[in-house]
Amino acid sequence: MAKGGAPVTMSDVARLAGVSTATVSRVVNGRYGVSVSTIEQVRSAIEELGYESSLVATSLRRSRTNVLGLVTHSFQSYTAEVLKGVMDALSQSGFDLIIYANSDLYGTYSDGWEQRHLARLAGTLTDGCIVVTPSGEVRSGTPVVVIDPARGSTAPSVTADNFAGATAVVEHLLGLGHRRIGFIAGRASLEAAWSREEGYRTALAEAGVPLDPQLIARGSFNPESAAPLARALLDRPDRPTAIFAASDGMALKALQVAKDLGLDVPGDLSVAGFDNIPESALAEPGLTTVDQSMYRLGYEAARMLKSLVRGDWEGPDRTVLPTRLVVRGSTAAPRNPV
Amino acid sequence: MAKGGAPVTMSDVARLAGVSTATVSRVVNGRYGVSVSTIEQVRSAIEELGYESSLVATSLRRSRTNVLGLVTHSFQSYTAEVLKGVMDALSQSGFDLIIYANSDLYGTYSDGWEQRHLARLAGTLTDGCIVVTPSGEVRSGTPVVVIDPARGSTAPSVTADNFAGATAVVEHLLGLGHRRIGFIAGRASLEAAWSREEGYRTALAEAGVPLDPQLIARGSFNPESAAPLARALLDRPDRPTAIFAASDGMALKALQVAKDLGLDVPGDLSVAGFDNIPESALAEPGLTTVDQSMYRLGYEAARMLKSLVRGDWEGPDRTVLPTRLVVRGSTAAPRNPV
DNA sequence: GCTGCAAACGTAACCGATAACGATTGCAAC
DNA sequence: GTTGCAATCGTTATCGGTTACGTTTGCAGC
Repeated sequence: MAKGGAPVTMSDVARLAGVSTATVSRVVNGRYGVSVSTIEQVRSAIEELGYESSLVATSLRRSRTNVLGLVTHSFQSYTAEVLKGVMDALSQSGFDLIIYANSDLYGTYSDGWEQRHLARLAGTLTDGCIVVTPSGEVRSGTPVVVIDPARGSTAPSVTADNFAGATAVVEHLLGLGHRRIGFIAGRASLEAAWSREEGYRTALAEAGVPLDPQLIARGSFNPESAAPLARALLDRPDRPTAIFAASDGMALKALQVAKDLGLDVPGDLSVAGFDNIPESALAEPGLTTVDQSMYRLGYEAARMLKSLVRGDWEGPDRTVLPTRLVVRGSTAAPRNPV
Repeated sequence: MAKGGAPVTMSDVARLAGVSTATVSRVVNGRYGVSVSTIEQVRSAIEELGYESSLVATSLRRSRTNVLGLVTHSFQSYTAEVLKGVMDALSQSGFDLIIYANSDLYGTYSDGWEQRHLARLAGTLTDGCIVVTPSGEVRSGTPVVVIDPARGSTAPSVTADNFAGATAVVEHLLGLGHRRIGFIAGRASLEAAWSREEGYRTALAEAGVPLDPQLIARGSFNPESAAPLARALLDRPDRPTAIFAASDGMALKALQVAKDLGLDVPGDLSVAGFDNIPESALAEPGLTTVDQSMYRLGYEAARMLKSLVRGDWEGPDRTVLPTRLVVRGSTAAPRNPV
C-alpha cells in the first residue's frame, strides 16, 4: 500500500517490476506484445504500489481521454438539475465527466469566461465539452454543445422553447384578466432571455394589449439584480397587476419584494417565473412558472456530445425541447380588473 | 482570433512574438527578468492568438495549481446541495473547482472507486480534494477532506450529527404512540449509516421498547434497493406502524410502495427519512425527516480544505454539524395503537 | 581597455505517460 | 547453419509548460 507521500508513478512500477515504462504502459492499456509472465510481474507491482495512471499525464500525450467536460460560471439549482441529466445520459457510456467551475462567482461575467475555461480543458483533458449559458460564441478544437446559447451563436445547442413558454405565461395572465403586466428581462446576450421577451411582446400584441415600455425592467439573470427592479415596478403609481420574470430566481425575489411592501399575492399582484426550479414549488404561495425540464436539457446535451465525439451524430445541430406551463398559487385574477 | 482548429500553444505565441517559450512563460506568470518592450510584444501576441494556458500542462510541471477537486461516485440531489455549499465557500477564494464523477453509476460500488479517482487527480491536477461518501479509507499526497466518511476512517472529515438526528426521529415516532417501528438501514460501511442505526437502537432501548431484529432491513443507500425491502416489511402479518429509512431517497421509495399496497400514509403507516432533500418537501404527504444541511456540509468541507491546502488549518480534524427534526405530514399517531 | 555585474533572454532538462521505431530473442523453415 | 518472421521489449521523441542554468549584452567603474 502506498504511503501518504509522493504519488506512485509509472516508473516506480517499472523499477519494481524490472521492466521499462513502455512495458508497463502496454500492460495498463492491454496492448499486444507482452509475455504472460511479464504481465503478471507488472500486475503485481501495480497492486503492491497501488498505482493509478495520472489523468493529466495521459491526456497530455493522448488525443483521446474518454472524459467529457462541462463548463459553467456558477452553480445554482438550475445547474444542479442539468447535471443530473448529464450524468444519467453518461451512465454506462464509458465517458467520465469533469465539471469545471471557477470561483469568481460574479467576477467572470466579464464576457469570455466560457472561452477561457474551454481553452484550459479542451484539446487535452477532455474529448468534448458542454457549455452552460455562455455569454458569447464558443470555439474549440473538440466538439462542443451549448445549453442556452448566446444570441447568434452557431454552435450545436440544446435549448427549451422559450418563446412558446413565455407566450403561454402571458396568455395565462391575460386570460385571468390582467392588462398591465410587468416584465423583468434576463441578460440580453442570451438567446433564452431574448426569446422570452419576444414571447412576452408577441402575446401582448396578439391580444391587442398595447405595450408599455415602462413596464419592462432590464436585469441580468442574477436573482439579486431583480429586487430593485421589482421594487421600481411596484413603486409606480400605475403599478402592474402582474409581474412576469424571465427566471424563477428573479420571480421569487419579486415575490419577496411584494410581500415586504405589504402586497398580497396573488390578490394584489400576480407573479410568474420561468424555469420551474425546485424552490418554486416550495414558495408561499407556489410560483406559477414554465417547466423547461433542465434535466432533459442536460440529458440531451450529453447525448448529443457523446455522438459528436464518436463522430456518429445524425440529428439536427439545434435541439429545441418543449416547455410546459405550471400554474400554482401565485397567479389569479386581479382584484380590481382594469 | 483562433480558428476552430488546433488549440493555441505557448510555442505559437513565442513564434509570433519572436521570443522563446521561456520568455512567454515568464510574461504569463509575471516573473522577473523581461524587458518592458518584450512584455508588450508577448502580450499582443497572446491577445491576437487568443492564447490560454493549458491546465493540464501547467499542472504536470507545477506542484501548485489553485484548483481543488471534488470526487463523487454519482450525482443526486444530495450531491447537488453539497456542491452549492462548496461553490459558495470557494467564491472569491482564488481556487477553481473540478468535479470528477464517473459514469459507471452502480458499477463503481466496487469498493475503492474513491481511491482510484483520487489518484488520478491528486498530486497533479488538484491541490487537494473533497471526497463524498467514500466506501473506505482514503490516502493521498495532497490534503483530503471527507464528507460522510467510512467507519473507522481517520481522514479529516465533515459529517452531520447522525446519531442525534436518528434518535430525534425515533423519539418523535415513539411520542406519537408507535411501538413497532421498522428501520431501513443504509450501506453499513458508511459511518453515517451506522450512526443512524445506533440512534434507532438507542432511542428504542431508552424508551424500554424491545428491539425486533425482523424489523431491521439491510439495504444500501441506493433508493432502488429500498422498494423490495419496504415491501417485505409491509407484507409481514405483524407489520410495523411506522418505517424510518436511513435516507430520504429510500423513504420516498417506501412511501411509494405503501401507496401501491393501498395503505394510507400517515393513517395506516407513518414514514420518516433522513437528509431533507428538496423532493421530500414536495412529496404527498410531505416527508418527515432530519435536516442535515448538505449545503453546510459542503461549505464546511471546502472551508476546511482551503485552509489545509494553505497550511493554516487550526480547527479540529472532524467537524460535526447539528441536525434538525423536520416534521411533515407523513407521520402521525397510529390508527390502532398497540 | 579591461573587469565586474546585473539585466535579459535562450537552452535544455523535466513532469508522467504514450507510441513510433528499432533492437533483441526464439523458433521454425529451408 | 542460415535465413526469415514474429513475438517481445527497450529507447527515444513527444505532448505543453516551467524553471535551473548558462550565455549574451549593456553599462558603470577602475
